[in-house]
Amino acid sequence: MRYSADHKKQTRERIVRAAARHVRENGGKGPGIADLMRKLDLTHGGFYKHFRSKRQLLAEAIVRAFDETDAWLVEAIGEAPPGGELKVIIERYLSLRHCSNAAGGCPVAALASEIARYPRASRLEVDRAIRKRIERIAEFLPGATDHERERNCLVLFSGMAGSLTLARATVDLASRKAILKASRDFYIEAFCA
Amino acid sequence: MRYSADHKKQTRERIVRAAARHVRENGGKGPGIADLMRKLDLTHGGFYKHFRSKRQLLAEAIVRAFDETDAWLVEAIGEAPPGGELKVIIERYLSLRHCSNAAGGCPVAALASEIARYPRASRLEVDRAIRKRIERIAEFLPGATDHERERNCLVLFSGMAGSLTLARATVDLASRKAILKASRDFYIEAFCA
DNA sequence: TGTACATCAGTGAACGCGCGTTCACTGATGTAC
DNA sequence: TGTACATCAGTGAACGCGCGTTCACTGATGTAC
Repeated sequence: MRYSADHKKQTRERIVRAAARHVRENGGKGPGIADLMRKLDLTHGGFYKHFRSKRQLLAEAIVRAFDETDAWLVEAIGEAPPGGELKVIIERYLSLRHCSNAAGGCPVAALASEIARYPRASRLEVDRAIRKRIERIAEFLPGATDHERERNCLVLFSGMAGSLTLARATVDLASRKAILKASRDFYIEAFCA
Repeated sequence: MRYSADHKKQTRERIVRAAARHVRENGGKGPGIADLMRKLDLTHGGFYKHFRSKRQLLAEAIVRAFDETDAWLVEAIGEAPPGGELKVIIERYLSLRHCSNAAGGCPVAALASEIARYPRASRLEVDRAIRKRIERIAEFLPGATDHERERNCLVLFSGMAGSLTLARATVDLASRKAILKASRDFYIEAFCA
């Protein structure tokens, strides 16, 4: 059947969003195309009317995941009292909520060790996405120069991603909470003092 | 043909070692069995004379990876001047050498985000391996009580794993070095002061 | 206004490939007699 | 000591399944006349 003018765009959008969630939840090479399309009440054949390959979808999904997470962090900044932005960011990033919500959370924490094995082109895009995040958030970090603030921001985010990932790998809920709390306390002490 | 008494044990050992390297280098579900056996000058059929399933091999490979890495860290401790153990550990963990050698390096950094998606049994073993590392190394961390030193140790190792992973994801060598150096400086300042 | 044709998102069968697993077989060495 | 048989690590063909991709087809709506 024929569809309305922006129907196709909407379908494509639904596919990217679903893939961005799935890859963060399940990692690896992303969702199977048949499964993904079935969940959207479509059939697998139609996929190629929207994307050249599964690889292309995956690349777009990861960029989308960064955008979503950055927006979520910027939202936290907006809700923070002046001067308290970084504390709010750390608390949100290292929250149990974020820990339990890999599908909607930070792609660095969800995919870090796998990104290192992506093809060069994807890694370049990830590099760019990370730089964008740093540029948005570094201003709230301590440091005498831009360069120093950016370095601190990198250390903070890579460290938080590591802690969040380890918390997710942990089986026991109490241990998971303990890791999150210990890291929150440490990074707040180190960067918000 | 018939083989000598411990020939079988040696073959099994070679398989586990090769798998432990491969999974850290390439992640995912581990090496293909045919590929793995071919590299050891064997054929894939013989694999099942040593392991019930690929899954069993993977579990053993990861435990092996932890053991190797712990030994490597303990070695660093042995080479350190008294009181300088932690600094040496941080420098070794966040070295460019470790960064470039995922296959022989820490499985937490190499596999972190994937471990969270392993079956429960594997995650329990990883939990145990991490606890073992903490017990070995926490004594060199600052802190008034055992509990405090262990918490600091968790924060340090999860943070370092995150930084190492991010460095590996980065395409540009200079950026990679910059991340490593910034993290080394930060953790040494934070924990060795 | 009505009719014939073009369009194109979506359908679902089919193909090809990788890969984990199974299985009947091999053949050098150890053991029983 | 020599001979027949048992053992079992390793071999390689075959099977089954998942999954990415292709392709001929559908059918409702838009357009040309």
